[in-house]
Amino acid sequence: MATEPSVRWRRRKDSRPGEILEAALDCFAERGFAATRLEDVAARAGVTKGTAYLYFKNKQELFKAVVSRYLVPAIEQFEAAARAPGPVSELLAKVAGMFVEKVYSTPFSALPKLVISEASNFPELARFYLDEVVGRGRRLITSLLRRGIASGEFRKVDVEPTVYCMIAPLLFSALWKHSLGPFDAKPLDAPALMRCHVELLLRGLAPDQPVRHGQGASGRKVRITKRT
Amino acid sequence: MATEPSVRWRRRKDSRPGEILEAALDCFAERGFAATRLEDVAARAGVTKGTAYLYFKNKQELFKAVVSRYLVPAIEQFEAAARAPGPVSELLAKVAGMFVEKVYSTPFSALPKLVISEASNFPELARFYLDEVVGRGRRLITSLLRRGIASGEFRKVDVEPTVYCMIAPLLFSALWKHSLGPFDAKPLDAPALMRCHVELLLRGLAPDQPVRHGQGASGRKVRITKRT
Amino acid sequence: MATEPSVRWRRRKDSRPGEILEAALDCFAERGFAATRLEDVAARAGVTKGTAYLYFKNKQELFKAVVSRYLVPAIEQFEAAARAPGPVSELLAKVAGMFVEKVYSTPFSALPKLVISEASNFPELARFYLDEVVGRGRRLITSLLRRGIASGEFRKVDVEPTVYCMIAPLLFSALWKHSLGPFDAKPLDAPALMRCHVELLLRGLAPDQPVRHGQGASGRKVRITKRT
Amino acid sequence: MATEPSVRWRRRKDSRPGEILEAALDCFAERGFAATRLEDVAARAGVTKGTAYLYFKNKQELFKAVVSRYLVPAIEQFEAAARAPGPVSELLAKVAGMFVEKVYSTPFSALPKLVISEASNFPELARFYLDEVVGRGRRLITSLLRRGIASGEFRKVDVEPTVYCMIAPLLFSALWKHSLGPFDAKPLDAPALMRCHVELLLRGLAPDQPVRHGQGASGRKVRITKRT
DNA sequence: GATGAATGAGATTTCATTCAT
DNA sequence: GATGAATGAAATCTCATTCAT
Repeated sequence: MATEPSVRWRRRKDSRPGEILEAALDCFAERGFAATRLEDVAARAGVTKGTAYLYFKNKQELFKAVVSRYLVPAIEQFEAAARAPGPVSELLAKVAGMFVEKVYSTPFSALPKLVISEASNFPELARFYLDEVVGRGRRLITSLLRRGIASGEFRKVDVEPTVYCMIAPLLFSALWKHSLGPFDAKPLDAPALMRCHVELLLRGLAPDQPVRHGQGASGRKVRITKRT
Repeated sequence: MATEPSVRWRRRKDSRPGEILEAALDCFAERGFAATRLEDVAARAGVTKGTAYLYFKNKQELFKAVVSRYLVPAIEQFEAAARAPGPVSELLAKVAGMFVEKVYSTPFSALPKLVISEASNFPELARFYLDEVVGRGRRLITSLLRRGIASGEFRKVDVEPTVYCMIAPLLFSALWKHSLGPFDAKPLDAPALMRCHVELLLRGLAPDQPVRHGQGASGRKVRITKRT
Repeated sequence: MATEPSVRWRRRKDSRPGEILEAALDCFAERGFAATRLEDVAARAGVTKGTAYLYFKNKQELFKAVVSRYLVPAIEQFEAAARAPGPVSELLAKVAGMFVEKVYSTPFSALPKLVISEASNFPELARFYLDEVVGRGRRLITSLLRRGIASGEFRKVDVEPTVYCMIAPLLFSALWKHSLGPFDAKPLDAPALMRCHVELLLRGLAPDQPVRHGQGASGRKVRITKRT
Repeated sequence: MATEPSVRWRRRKDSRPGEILEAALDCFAERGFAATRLEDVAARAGVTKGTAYLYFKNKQELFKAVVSRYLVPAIEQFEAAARAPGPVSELLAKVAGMFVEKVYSTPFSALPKLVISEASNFPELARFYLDEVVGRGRRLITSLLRRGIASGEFRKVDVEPTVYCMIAPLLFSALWKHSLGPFDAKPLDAPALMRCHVELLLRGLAPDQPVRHGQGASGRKVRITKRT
């Protein structure tokens, strides 16, 4: 009878939380947590304010839901990719490429800015992000780096700071996109940035003495190799 | 003498704006623009709400004053340092060291986070920062890089993305300090990060095939290798 | 039936703006624009501060809404009345009577004081009032006066200043009611004032030489005297 | 020596209160009581905020001082003028002329608007004005009217409302000047208004039937006279 | 007397959150 | 489940008033 929810309506209902999360991601990304009005989120999701409260206890919970909803799947993809066998140098290029494709080019790219902006206001969120994203991301890169060192692809470096050097340009691209990038005359070419970064990195990590007679602190070794 | 207008008062008046700016920098850094209450800033500066309004028209103006007050002098120091003669590779190390000392270790390190967080809410600020800081910073690094390439210290690289790769770890350190850093178990060792970054960079930028007898900083030696 | 959206609520929503406008008219009339607190208006309308903002963007808009809401209908009534046929002298008496009944005796009588008080602070409002009320009112009286002159009821007078003389006592009564009247020992007898005014006016406007057979509505007594 | 107040300075000091009052009159007239900032008054008087407080306890007292300072002398002039002998009709014209010259054309013309606007917020002021200005003004006009009736210049009219009819156009001119007048396309011609008003009034007050055998309530004397 | 820096009460305005329907 | 009218806490900002100099 009349009260029986139609199929279409049911599907709607099931997808509501996702629609709201998506709208919230966009809004938070554009204006930050505080400057985002719940009414805007609701409007963008095509519902009314009250409806958002049916699915999320309050604005903070919505914010946390946005972050956790989108980050974990993303990081998992990278973990899977990094588990692939083969030379680490190729994996690095692949991870950087994935980053452009799966993060930089998507709405998820807003998350780093969001988390950085609001970490001190949301300690709980900061800790969540630290554990679930940063921690896992660091472990991922760390293990790649170690693998490369162990295999002789890389020289022996101070792992911890190197990891940050490896991540920084990726992070930079995502932050730039959601802050000053839109105001800059020349758009950032993220793929070029990644290629450049990987190139610098591989050269920077290359073992000192790939040839027998090589010496000196800095790498001045013969390289026949060439990269594309 | 008699007409001298009350030293203590005048001093206060003269120093008030600076005191308020300093307090504001701290508050904005901690909580972001929106979450900072003017009353908090005032209290931290040791005055009352109303007093802040004697010196700054409103919260936005105060925010912009904070950013412009502290950024321009900072960037100027770097420009001066980069003008020094000598091998670029040494200058890079010096600049990175200066960054730790003059930015990372001071309250100014909060500015990048602030600007990134609020750029989309303050287009005017974004443009100011883009012109006065990013633009100048980019030019600075670009010229160093070109100098190094010209002198043969560095190989020929794609300048633009390389510049971002050079800046990213510095930016990262400042952002980390004011976002997740405080929540992380192990504190970031910024000097180590800088050393590692410079090392990676110099190796990454080193010309291919540095023939044996060439040495010295500049090195304009034969290069067999080639890059695409 | 079921879908009928809660009569009580909808009724409230529909009637809210009117209730708030009414309360605002009273408050503004009593204390003027600046001295009226939005909270007072809301309280008098039986709602809270926030609710007023659901219906009116801000205090100024509320003020303008009050003025425009009440004035236009009032002036229209007068225009309709003035269109009636017959001797102008009778119409004048009728208009004066209407003024007492429809303006002086109602809350609308506060509007002239309000507009006069705030005109210089609200140029937009001043212009609106000038166009929609004063202009139409002037035209209305002007046309009556011209009709009377054309028909021979009135002598030829300088129309423009005469119009102001005709309006002034009406305005006076409304202003008095909302300013000094309440403090005066003897209350103003508005109907008597109107009668007196109309009488003076008709006599003052009577043609100089009302020839014996003259008829016309007004003074029908012989007058030898004459004035320049 | 240096601390000895110079003559010029002493004169300054003596005239300060008057300068402040004058500035206050202008400011209050322009913006009303609430919207006038004490700082504006002080600035216009060429002093600083604090100085105003040396002469006036607070803003309300300043306001009251403005009103009382300027009104009493004004009304006294009119009283003196009305004491002159001769036909009342001529006195009326004279009083109207004086009004244009001594009130309408001066800053004092702002006072009626001010008092009307703020009467309900300043009961004390309202009472003062009622006693010192309105009461005396009414008595003045009343006595003129009575004199005219007694002398046979005027017919017997209902004195009280007639008095208001006599005052209304004068008041109107002053209010108009400080409210809508500045926004109106065509400026008000106050002298013409006064002439028109007096003319209407004298005709309106003229005794009926100045024929010899006068009868009825009204004027009972022959009038061949005519007025200029 | 004069100054003007400082204060803080109070008003406007916004918006997260609730809840009757 | 969904709505959106209503609330009221909290933030921004103004300005009359004070008072050390």
